[in-house]
Amino acid sequence: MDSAAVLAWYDHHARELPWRVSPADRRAGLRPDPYRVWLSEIMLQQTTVAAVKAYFLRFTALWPRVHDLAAAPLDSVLREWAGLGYYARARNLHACAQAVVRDHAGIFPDTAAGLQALPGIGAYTSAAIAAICFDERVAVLDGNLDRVLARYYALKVPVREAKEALRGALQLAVPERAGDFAQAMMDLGATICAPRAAMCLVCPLHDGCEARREGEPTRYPIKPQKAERPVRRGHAFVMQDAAGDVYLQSRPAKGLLAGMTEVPTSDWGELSGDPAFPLVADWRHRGQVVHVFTHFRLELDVWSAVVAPDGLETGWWAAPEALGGEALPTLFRKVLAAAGLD
DNA sequence: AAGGCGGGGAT
DNA sequence: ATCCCAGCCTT
Repeated sequence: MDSAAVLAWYDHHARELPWRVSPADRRAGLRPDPYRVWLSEIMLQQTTVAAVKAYFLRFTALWPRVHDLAAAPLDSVLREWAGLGYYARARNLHACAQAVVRDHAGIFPDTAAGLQALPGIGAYTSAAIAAICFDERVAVLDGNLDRVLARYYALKVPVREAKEALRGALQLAVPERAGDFAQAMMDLGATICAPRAAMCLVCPLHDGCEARREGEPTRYPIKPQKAERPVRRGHAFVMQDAAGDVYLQSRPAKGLLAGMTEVPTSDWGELSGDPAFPLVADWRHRGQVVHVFTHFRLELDVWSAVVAPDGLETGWWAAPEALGGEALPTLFRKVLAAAGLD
């Protein structure tokens, strides 16, 4: 693989991103801040650049250094993470910051192996940080690279079955500018070798690409069978007291939306059944909310009522104007919106 | 090795 | 409606 061609392309077409040091600045000796690179990489796990930008700017404004993030309450981190999804990342982010401060004097490890021992940092993220920050010559293999390499080699099996073979092939191509190469390959996958379109005419890997030679590059990567998404149904209960404050509670510490804020709901099952209201009140049906998770589709009927707050003691009451500061996942923001709030 | 785990942008 | 994103962790 012609890594020199990839780097030459990157020198002219690198995306400008808030956490990135441009190839020109990098050549001039400027080094990325491992804290900012780490934070961006965690946020970017299974998440698009467009979705991450605002969160990254907010986090770095609130917590400019790892020490600041480590000292923050977990609740604050979850609140700021709300809406970004995959909330285990936020818990691991906080735990990782504390581990770096506690066990590494606030300095991130400078090798992929050292980084991968930290919470929330796996094979991809450890390699990415080590390459980008320290130019460790390690293969950085993410979803973009899966696609680029599957096409380059016209891989006839799903990527998951050939992951280590791809890693080995990529490892042989990693040049001295390991960080720029990693970012170049990801930019290539994001802008040239995109999922539904391959702009082969302007691709620096044009010459060696087997899928291009075959003539139908978007045939790759070969996808495994997709499991169909089941539907779950239930009811959500939005309760306000006489002052208009809304009843909220915390979700369990493990599982879906762990530790995030919610309004009470029924169990979610194949059938919703009749609503079992938590209190006697004049309940009004406020419509239905549909929310799609990775592994199921959820349909919640939304009910609202003004209630006397007796017997509700596990949660708390929040003023409608204060809902923006709660750790509410998007699902429950939809529920509140259906009830005329948020 | 397989499945749980969010949400949104692009098509 | 479908795909898939700078994946990790648990079982």
